[in-house]
Amino acid sequence: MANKYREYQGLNLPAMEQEQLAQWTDELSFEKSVTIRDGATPFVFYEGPPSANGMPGIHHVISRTLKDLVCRYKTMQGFQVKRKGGWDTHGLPIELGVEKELGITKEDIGKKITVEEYNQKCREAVLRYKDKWDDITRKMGYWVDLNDPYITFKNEYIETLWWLLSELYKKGLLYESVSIQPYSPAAGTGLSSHELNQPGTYKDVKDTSAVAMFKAVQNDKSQFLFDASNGEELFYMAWTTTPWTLPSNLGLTVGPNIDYVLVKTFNPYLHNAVNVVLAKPLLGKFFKPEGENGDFDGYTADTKLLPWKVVTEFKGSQLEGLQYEQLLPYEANSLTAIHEITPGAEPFRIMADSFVTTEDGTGIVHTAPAFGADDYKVGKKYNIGILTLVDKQGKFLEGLGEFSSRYVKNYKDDANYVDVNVDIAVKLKKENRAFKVEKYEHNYPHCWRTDKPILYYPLEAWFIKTSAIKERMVEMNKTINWKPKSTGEGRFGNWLENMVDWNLSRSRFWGTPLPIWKSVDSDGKYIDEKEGGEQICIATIAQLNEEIKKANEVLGGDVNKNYLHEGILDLHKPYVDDIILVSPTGKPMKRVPDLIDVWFDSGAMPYAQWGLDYEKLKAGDPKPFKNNFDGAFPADFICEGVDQTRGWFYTLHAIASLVFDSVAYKNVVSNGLVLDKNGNKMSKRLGNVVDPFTTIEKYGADATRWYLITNASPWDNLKFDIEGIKEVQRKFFGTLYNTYQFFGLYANVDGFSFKEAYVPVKDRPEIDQWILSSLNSLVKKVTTAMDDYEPTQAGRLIEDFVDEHLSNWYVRLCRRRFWKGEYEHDKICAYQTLYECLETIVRLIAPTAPFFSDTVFRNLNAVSQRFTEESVHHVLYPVADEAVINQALEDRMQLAQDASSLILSLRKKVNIKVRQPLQKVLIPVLSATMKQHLQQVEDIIKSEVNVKEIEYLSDTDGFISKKIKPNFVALGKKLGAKMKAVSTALSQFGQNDITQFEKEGKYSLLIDNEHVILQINEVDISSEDIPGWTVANKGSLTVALDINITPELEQEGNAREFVNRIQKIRKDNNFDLTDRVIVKVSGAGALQTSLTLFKEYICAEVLADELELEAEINGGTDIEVNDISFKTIVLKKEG
RNA sequence: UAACCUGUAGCUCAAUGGUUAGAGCAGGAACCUUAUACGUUCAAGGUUAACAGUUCAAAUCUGUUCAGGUUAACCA
Repeated sequence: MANKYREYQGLNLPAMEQEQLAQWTDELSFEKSVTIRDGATPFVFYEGPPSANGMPGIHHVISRTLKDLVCRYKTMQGFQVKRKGGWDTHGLPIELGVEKELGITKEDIGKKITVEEYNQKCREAVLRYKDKWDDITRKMGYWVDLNDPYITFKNEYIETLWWLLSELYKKGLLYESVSIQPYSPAAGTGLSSHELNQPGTYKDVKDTSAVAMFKAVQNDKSQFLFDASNGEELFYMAWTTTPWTLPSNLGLTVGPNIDYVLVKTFNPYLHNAVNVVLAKPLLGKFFKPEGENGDFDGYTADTKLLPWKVVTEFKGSQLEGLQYEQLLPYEANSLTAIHEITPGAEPFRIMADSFVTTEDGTGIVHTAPAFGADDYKVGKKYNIGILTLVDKQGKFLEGLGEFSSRYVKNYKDDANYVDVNVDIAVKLKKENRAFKVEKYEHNYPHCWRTDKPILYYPLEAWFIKTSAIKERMVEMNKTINWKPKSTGEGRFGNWLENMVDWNLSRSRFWGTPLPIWKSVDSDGKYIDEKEGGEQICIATIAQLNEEIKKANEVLGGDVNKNYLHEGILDLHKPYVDDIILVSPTGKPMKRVPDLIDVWFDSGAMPYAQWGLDYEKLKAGDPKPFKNNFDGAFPADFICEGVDQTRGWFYTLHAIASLVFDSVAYKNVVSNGLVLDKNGNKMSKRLGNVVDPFTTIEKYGADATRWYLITNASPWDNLKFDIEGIKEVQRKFFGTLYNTYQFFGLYANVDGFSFKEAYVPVKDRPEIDQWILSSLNSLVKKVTTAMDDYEPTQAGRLIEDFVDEHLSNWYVRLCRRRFWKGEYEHDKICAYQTLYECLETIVRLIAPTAPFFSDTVFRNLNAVSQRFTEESVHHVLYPVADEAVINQALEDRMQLAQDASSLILSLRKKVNIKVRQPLQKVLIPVLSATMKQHLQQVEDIIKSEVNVKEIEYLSDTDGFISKKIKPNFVALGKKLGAKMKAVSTALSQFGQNDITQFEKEGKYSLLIDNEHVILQINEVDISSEDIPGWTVANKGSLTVALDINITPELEQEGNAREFVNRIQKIRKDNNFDLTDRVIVKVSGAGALQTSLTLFKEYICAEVLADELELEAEINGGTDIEVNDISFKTIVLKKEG
């Protein structure tokens, strides 16, 4: 137990933090903060795993500060908050990093380097910067369990993923299907969206585009069109920039609400009369206004201006279901061929869907389901079948006449390549099937490796049928508390509404393998389920090992010979791919080549971080995870960047909903980005990345954390400016530190250790009651904000309190109480009050400023021993004492602060120093209550502004001029439209009108010949002027200052000036606070009267035993008081 | 292209639909201080991104546009 409060030479946050950090490590403070809550209600937190193959940045500090402060806060509220760390270790960035390091590309894998070696490299690379991450975690004060993190590449982790996948498989929610994906025929591989988003992949290119004419079939449904065309043949016009997709056309899509027209005109190439259908808003793209209702009879091949006329108009929905003749019929795309692929398909029909726009083209979309995701979707809905008449090399199949086997784009850099798209367009022209053919420049994606245009192509992929439980996911999302709300309702909510099945498949090497084995034929090709293929989804390592043995027994030979003894030791490629299993009917099975989306890894962390419990599994427990899982699902709280909305936030939600019909988290905070101070995104390229290590070393973690939290709401983007941290350091921590230093300085002198009995608040001076009332109000407000996950509000409230109330009002007004007088009642009250404020503040800020708060807490507690806990992070969060809150008192003090500030501003205006006492202040009072309130704080105002008396003016004195204005809130609802007239009427009120209104309590106005009765509480009356005086006002408070300086006042002022000079000398000579002195003065001249008159006062102030006026002194200091110069000597009395 | 977020003083942020749009910082001027860190006061700084609408009343609500950002990508 210390008997002195620790004092510092100056505020050095980084040094303080290092010391505190060492202490935490020694004492295992974090571990204790968890264990001391054993048996308490758990507050469940999930750590979103970062990837440790890159350096941590300042943007990681903000989300981790948020996580940390919530966890610390909840711990202080008595919850037990376990925090298991984790690492995300799979994924493309890791692969790309390794490839860069080794100078290889994906094609080299399996050639220059084995998959085994490659994956070994990845495994080594993933935790490359783990040390740096651990370091920043410690230095920023993020309390998370780093000793036992979950790691997504570990077998136990992957095994849990497998088990989850097998559950989905059992429920029929995991299925294989084609999906239309970006595909590079030149590279022979599918591309991920990430690869498609590499810079430079989208290029402006010129392609042959064609407006094709699809001939309408006449039947009952289309009769209305044929009626309009007088029975002539008519065509639906559709535009494409990829004519090679036309042979695969199976439908046309229109917008149901778009207006379409049937136009009579001529074919611009063949010059025969035609009737065409297109969207009305796009008429202008094809027809000139001058040609409307032009000369049809006189039209010849040489006529430049195409005559046209609208024959009829209708909605897109009227076209739905109409049929047309196939555009380019061949053997390969015959109805028979279509039915072979999709039995029962009904192609060549018009469909309606909202994706159609009238931005360009014709408003009728040529639909080839194989080559567009939208096409595929709408085609499936209408069951028009699917044709993939292009192979994986990018060339047409056989059976397409003159186009057979031709490349649809120049994928081989063939110098003699003839563009098949042009030939198709020419053919259409000749056959009266093209209305317009032209080169069209557009932005089209290219393969980043081969620079060749990609195409959208149907590829096999494994999906999770999230759409099956869409409604349930939407419903459960509504129970989640999102911060900010809009992310949950807007971004996430809309995402759920438009949810499509989750494409799990990834063609990679380093990741979680999909545990599905399919039977293969003698060539090693997978057998489709329709052709009697079998498949199995493995759930656990044990099951796999059993199946390995079984396959060996059934199939014999060398099958799985390397895995028979110890079973499988690593669940990654290439080992899993070695393994051959056996189907129920005795056929060999091979694993499908896919890895799964890394987002599944992290989305499964609530379960996989613990791993499977084999006993529970055997017992058939629906949640067979290790015991730590119990009570740790779902999470109470998670927090990550807003970029995780469709990432981790989604996958957590999806897996929990699918497998357990539960939410995965109850509260989620999504924080915004950290931008540089100019609002640009931080990137290595721009060199504007802020290194969190230097920032923390230089300014301290607490200042950084406090800045990040209080500067802007966490979900707003933050423009990071180091100046902001400096300001926080100076203003907030500086002020708090000074308050502590001030307290320590005097408490050490007086030996205050809180050993006296707690003085009941009601027995303390009013100013103590006031600061304690404010303190408790603060506790209440801060708790509300923290409970609402609004740390920014909480922080700002605390800042205001520390700065405005505690430091600049309470301490300033009370300074004397700490250094004057004996150690008795009033002084003890002051110490107890200030101590309580400091102690409460450090507990309030502990979640956000963990270092500084703990240091100060320990310094205080070392002397007082008020808490048995050794750290502020182990004590409970303050709870407001309602009995101490006195709103009226707080209001009064506000009045005193306002009045003082007004009076000081008047002093400034007339240039009279505060040290010069003045006689009187005039304050007009509008009611007895107002007068009473002011009287209660009169002494404070008087001493603060150095004025002898306050005179209250009531309206009976006839001194005040009053103003009246409507109380808009109260009157607005009552009056509505008459508001303006009433406002005008009130502004014209004279003093007599106001007096009458006040006397009667109501007033009748004639507005638009109607009587309107106003009540006195529906208007605001204020005094803004005292005729003949200089006044200042704020709200309803007005003050006037008597600026007459009488000789007496002047002498007192001189005395105070003199005291000030002596104090400065004391300070310059480094005298102790308690040193007694003797003061000698010579040549005081005109000041002599003052010094004699106020001798007692001066001596008391400067702790002088003697004040001697001498004719002549040797040496001494030259000083000046109000233009009078003289000499003085201040001597310390020894002993 | 869409969904979502943001736009207020030179900068960072406030302002339950209610009438002089406020703080802090920076820059200018002065004052105060036995906490030497600050603080107080004054002056200056605004078409609340733009336009339209709703309303007695709009920074706030509704549209449209512009700019910045995030995410996702279907361009026929």
